[in-house]
Amino acid sequence: MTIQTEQEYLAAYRPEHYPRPLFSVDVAIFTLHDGVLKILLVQRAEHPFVNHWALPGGYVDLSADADIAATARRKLLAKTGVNAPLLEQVETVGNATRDPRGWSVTTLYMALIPYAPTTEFMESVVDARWWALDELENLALAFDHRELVELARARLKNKTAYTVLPLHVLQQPFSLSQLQQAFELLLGSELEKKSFRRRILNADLLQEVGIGIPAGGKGRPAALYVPAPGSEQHLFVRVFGESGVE
Amino acid sequence: MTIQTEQEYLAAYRPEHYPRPLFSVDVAIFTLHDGVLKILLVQRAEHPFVNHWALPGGYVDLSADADIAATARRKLLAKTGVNAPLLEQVETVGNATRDPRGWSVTTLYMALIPYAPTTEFMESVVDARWWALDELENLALAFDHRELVELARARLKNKTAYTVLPLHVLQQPFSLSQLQQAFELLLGSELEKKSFRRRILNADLLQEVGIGIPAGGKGRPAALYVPAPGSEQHLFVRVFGESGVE
DNA sequence: TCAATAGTGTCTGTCAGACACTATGTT
DNA sequence: AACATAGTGTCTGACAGACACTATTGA
Repeated sequence: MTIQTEQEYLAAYRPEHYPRPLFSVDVAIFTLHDGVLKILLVQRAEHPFVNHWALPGGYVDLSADADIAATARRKLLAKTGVNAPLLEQVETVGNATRDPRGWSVTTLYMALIPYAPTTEFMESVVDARWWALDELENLALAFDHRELVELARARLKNKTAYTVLPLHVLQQPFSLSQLQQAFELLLGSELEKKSFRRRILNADLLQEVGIGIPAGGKGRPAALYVPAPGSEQHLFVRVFGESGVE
Repeated sequence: MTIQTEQEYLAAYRPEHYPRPLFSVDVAIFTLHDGVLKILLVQRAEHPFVNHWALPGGYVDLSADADIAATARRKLLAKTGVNAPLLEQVETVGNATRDPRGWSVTTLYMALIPYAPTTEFMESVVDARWWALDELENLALAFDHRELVELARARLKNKTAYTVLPLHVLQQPFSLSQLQQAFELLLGSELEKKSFRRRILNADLLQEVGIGIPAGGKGRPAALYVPAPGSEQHLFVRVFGESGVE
């Protein structure tokens, strides 16, 4: 072969000549409901793993998706109707055995959404439903999705210890108690009330928007808050709970 | 089409029928030398971006690599001769524009190795060399590798604030001053001596193995250490330096 | 008045920052 | 002795944990 310019090389390039892995994007969508952490799974209609429950996900649409985050957003929108949630890349898993069709790579994203806005929409999506994480124990998930769920769950827990991730699972406005409950559920352990309030309030992350009793609540009305602009990327220099980040 | 079993489906499956992105693995290999942080780049021999400097990386060998970490390890071994270093997945970047050949995805790994053991080996690798990170400013890197380098650099910095990552760039045994210098170079800022020593020693991460003057050193001989078993995954509950983790 | 929830006062312990100090080697 | 580097003593401030306490609502 003679020396080529890059243009000549590209003109002659035939991607299909090179064997390469399957590539997909999967999304672990979490929410809080009835006091438990839930994840959205879809029931597969096709081989492989027909009828098994799986994370929403699929292949990149080469003509429609600008990047892999767009693929993840598209999958999320299709299943939940939610458009601009917290969406974050977790990890990429690729090996020869995870998909019976051959060498396969998936990039796992995790999304957090408040429960209610999606509920009505969800009714019509017959092949999708929320599962409490505990319910998954006896459920056979497709592919290696059980491990993917665990990866996302672990990330969620870790980041809850030093960020304000849990803000994203709440409907606004919310009380500090509701926020604390969200932290506790994502963290999987209880927090001391005073410490929690001190930490959040001192960090100047919230805007008070009034006082009220959140739907169905009892007792003294609480101050209600919305996140202050830019607060979502706040990082604490000290970690919540004893220790044990990833 | 009639209803199939999964076996029939798999037998009839032709992966090449589905358009999908290119997939590669790239590795940002860091070390410390002459008091600066360096990264290993290779000069491309082929299109696209011939002669440009790039991160070591390439395609998955579907028959030889068990998973994507194996691909990363293989690339690292080929360029440095180092076998079992710290190797950690950083992030996956995929979009329509990063590779002129089309939609392309790469999973970025980062590796840390001590300088010396690789030096002799490196002499013979004519297409690879260490670059101080500052030198990269005026260098045109292939693809989006400049951004990938920045991603890896940022991860390195963040994790240095709450782990003992810098252990992996030192030859053993090392003094606390050397360890502190490693932390400072990866962190990009200076640390207070007493705080540093207290933090490291109280965490019980090191085994003292004697006293000596590290090669070429002056002044009072220092206690020398090696990492205690399992110390590598230690996590501090409080972050180093003012704040500013990712 | 009681149950239920919101919110506070305050002590303690841990640990990073600052910085002045002492210790031990070489030339 | 002068230097260079290793290593310490000790005060301070930030902040999480613990826990008892007070406040405000509805039934």
